[in-house]
Amino acid sequence: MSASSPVLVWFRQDLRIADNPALAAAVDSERPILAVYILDEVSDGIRPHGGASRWWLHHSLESLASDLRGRGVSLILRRGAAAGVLSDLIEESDAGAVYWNRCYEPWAVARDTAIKEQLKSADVAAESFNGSLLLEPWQIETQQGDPYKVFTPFWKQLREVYRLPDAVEVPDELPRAADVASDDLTDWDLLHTAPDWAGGIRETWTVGEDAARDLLAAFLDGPVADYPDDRNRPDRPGTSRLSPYLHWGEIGPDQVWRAAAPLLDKGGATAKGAESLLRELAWRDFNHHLMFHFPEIATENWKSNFDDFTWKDDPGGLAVWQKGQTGYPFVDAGMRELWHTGWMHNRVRMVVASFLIKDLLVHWRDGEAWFWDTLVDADLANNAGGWQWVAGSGADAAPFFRIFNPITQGEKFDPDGEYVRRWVPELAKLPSKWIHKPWDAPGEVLAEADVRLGENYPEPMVDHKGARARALEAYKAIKSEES
DNA sequence: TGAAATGTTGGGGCG
DNA sequence: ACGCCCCAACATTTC
Repeated sequence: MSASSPVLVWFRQDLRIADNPALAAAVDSERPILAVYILDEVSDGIRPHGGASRWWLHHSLESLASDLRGRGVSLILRRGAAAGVLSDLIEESDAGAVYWNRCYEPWAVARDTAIKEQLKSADVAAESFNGSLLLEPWQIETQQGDPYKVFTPFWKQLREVYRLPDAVEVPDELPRAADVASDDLTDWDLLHTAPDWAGGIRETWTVGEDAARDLLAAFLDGPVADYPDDRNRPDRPGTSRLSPYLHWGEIGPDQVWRAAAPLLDKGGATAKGAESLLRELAWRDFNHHLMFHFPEIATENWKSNFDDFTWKDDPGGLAVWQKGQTGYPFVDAGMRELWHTGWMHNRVRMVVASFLIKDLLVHWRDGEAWFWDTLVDADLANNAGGWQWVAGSGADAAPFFRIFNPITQGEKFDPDGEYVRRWVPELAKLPSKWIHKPWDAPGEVLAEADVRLGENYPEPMVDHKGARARALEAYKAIKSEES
């Protein structure tokens, strides 16, 4: 290739300019830069984005394109199988190199490996980088040389091995390559299928790397000190809410670590909070570590004895759960928060997942699919990891018999019922004492609060006590074949 | 990163 | 003063 042939920077789940290793390497190469995003919904094994993800992606691409434009570079949009699109782009632009940051979905690994081969045999330099994880999945292993299957030793080892890289600076002006044709973002129709697209999600989120940085700074400036407790409180703004930004790479985990690490030396609550945040960040790495080494974890029970579990085929029950009409206020609040905002507090994710799997005996895969469609932070490794954790079928998972009680979880983590009142307004006037179990409230209390069970708020769709017993009974059948 | 059932202990009422 | 029972509070076991 000639010295002036451009470098193609292939953006994927790294939709940021700051601290982006692939982009930084392109800058270092001193060649003109061609930035591209490919909407690939057709490569082998790929799972298309859900509705909420498409909404986020649309705005994230707008934001990235605008940031790049400010530095003199256009973001080229193309659609189709990545391998073919890349060869077209190389042909059209005479690019001599393609740089990208790695993804870890099984289909992405397979596709990108093949693409790397293809590029090399066409004499195009192909380089991939780590822009999404603290450590690559192959960078640490147990003393036996195996992948980690338990979080705590993984976390310990990560802290031993991880060295925070220096931040990479990106110049205000990037060397621009001659433009090639780009799709029009609006033609991709990404906004059409998003849940509640007209309102809630838009009001809840500001997409883009500037917003991510602001959110992180604001979180570390105060709330982090209360994080160890408040991260369990859906009624409080106690979490970082960084999950969608991390998934799309609008912020990278190194950037979070870089900002939080200085707090570790401060001692007291702030240090404890920062420690807790970084531990959660490491769960993200752990889930990707698992998915890289056991790609089937995204769709199959990691513990194979769960293959014989007698799940119920219950589309009606699933739909009631999806709509947040189970009659359990804490569960319904979570499901409605999800539908309205594209996000759900993690404590509540565990409770609603436990309810679907154990109270309704519906396969975790159905819940995973709903989250995939409705979460703006939908991430294959984290989503499947979370669901398998709750189901008890995953690596280092909660045991099956750990069944959440939706009433006591609500009383513990939403003691004043504020979270329920926000998302289940038909119960807003109930006193806190009854808000997590309206069916136990005296008739006059319900009347006073305008709650008519079975009319304007459902009766519980199952009796939790009985459902719990039923789940434990169903588990007995596969317990003996525990692997 | 549970919850429920079962077991233990110790104070107080009471004959 | 003693034994007995009750039951809350806490601990342990089980699912």
